[in-house]
Amino acid sequence: MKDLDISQVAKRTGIAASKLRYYEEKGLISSSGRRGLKRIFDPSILERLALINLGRTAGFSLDEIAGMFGADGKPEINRARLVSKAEEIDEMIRRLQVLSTGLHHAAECKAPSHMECPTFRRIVDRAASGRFVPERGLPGSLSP
Amino acid sequence: MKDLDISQVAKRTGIAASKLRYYEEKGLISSSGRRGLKRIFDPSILERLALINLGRTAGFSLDEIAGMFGADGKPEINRARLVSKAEEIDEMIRRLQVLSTGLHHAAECKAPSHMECPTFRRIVDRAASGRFVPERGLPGSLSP
DNA sequence: ACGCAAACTCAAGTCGACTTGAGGTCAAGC
DNA sequence: GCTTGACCTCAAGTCGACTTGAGTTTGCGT
Repeated sequence: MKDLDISQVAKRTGIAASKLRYYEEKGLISSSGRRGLKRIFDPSILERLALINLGRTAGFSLDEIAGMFGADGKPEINRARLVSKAEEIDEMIRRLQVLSTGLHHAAECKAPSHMECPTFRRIVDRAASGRFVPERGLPGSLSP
Repeated sequence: MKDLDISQVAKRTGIAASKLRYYEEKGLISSSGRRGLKRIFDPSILERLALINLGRTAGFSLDEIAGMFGADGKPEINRARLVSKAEEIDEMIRRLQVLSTGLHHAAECKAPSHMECPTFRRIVDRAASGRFVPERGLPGSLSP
């Protein structure tokens, strides 16, 4: 496979070139070199970007993502850290399942207001319980 | 149950008072009245806020959330819209499950670099496939 | 009755994540 | 060998989601 220039990467991933430069500046990705001024990328960048997108979808900040996959191959990643990230994600999955159930129900339920529907309330209560401690980088700070 | 003042709501939900005022201004919540200048809230605000937090966790913008639960009880919610939201969430759950699996594996795998591990690559490929169409309000625009 | 911690308002500031714009450079096709 | 348009850099701008600060008002505990 051949190296890619920034516009190829942009085309194949749907990520704007400006965003790719920004990610590089932030240390999330790196170009494998330059042809003159122009960045050239190894095709493996595509997987990396898929991973980054995945992480963003999961609500991680760019800094956190950079931390998960040690910027370049070199440092051993902290295994415990990865596991705890995975557990955060599992928790989020649980919450999202509740939300999905809630929305599906809301779409079907005939109660005049959703909050008047006992089923919906039960769902929300379940969601609300287990005190809400938001993930890193997500909003909803649990202040003093 | 008694009405709550803003500090009670803040205490019970962990949401800063400033954020509650901001949410009110944005139409996500409303106070049931005032005692003098001070807002008073119906206890049902707690469920509402739980729902809002849930929606935020799922990556929805405040405007979208406001749209999901018609600001006040009045308008019939568009059922189809709810279902499509639910489906977006289901899709996100699927992606998160992949991410979780990937992280768990990465924590255990002994390959020098994660990308050199075939299992991890397979996981990432699965994640990357099914072209990436980001959710509303989430980053990663799929431009021309 | 009164004093003050707590609320209020409104403008401005911050932060993350990008985008946009101005001005410069150069690889590649004609 | 000369355009020319894709890339480049770097500074500044934008947007959503809040927070902070300054100045004002007031419910309520003693």
